[in-house]
Amino acid sequence: MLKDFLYLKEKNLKDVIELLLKAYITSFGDSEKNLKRVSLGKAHQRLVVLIDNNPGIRVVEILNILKITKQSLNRVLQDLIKKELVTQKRGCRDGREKEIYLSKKGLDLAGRIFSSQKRRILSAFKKSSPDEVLYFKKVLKRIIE
Amino acid sequence: MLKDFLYLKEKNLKDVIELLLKAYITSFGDSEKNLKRVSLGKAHQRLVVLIDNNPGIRVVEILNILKITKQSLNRVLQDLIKKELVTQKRGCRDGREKEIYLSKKGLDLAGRIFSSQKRRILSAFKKSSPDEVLYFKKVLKRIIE
DNA sequence: AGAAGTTAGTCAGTTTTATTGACTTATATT
DNA sequence: AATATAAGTCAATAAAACTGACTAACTTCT
Repeated sequence: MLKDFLYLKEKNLKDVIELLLKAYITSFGDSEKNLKRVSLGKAHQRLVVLIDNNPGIRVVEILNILKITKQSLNRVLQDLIKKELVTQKRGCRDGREKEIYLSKKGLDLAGRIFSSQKRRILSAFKKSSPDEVLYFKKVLKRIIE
Repeated sequence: MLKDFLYLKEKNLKDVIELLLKAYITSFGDSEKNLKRVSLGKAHQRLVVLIDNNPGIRVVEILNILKITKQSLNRVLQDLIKKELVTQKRGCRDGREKEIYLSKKGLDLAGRIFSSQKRRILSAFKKSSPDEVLYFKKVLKRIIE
């Protein structure tokens, strides 16, 4: 049936582009007040998500994910280090690498920064079945690759 | 069963935050080259998505979605108008309003700008069942509200 | 051991994107 | 007539990202 393939149609793809944009803006916008309270911006927020979720992450990995330059990252990372939110450890496998972690203080801050964003997602999930959430994550991962 | 509620747990919520970030960055990053070719940036891209998908959209609506100021929007919108990618029409219901549309030229450009992004999403959908795509959109919409 | 490659960091200058605050114009509502 | 709303504008500033050039430490390849 042709109807079964409507979800592959142009209009549906465009809709999804708009949905991804809106989901990003609304969910990441939730943290604004909590960020300003500690003089941090959206660039810091994106970085904190990654370090929080991937303890020991390296600079190259961050650059590949955020698709920014080393210089841009360094400015933001130094802000976090100055505020003692982040610690670094020499890589054990490769001495050139530095493993980046959130400090105790950084973990606390992350909890506060992302509380409203997590509340928003939790509320959406509570309205959804476990299967819906599972499929949601599956497709999202396939979009990233 | 406790296991059934794992998807509401802290770790899962954090994962989703990271997935939303990655999905936004990777999918919207696809257009970079095509944007540079016409001297436009990411701010223009976000605006074009909205106008393309919501012909006749008004300024206030855009401001609420993109969560930027009137002044920021105006600079970007004027760029599109100067390049004759966008046309405006006086609102019929309310004379103060202006309805914003993509011109023929703007529609063409949108097609080119978003081709790789659509290809990425299409490829993800082809690996998914109609149900998976349906649930994906459902949950995404619930996150936005 | 030496050359080449990788990872991280830095300096300087520039561009893009978004902000604040003040103010105008046109139209609609009460 | 007074008030509110939608859009637009001027000026100054801040935030976020970029280009290009370069250093330092360490690893891998030959």
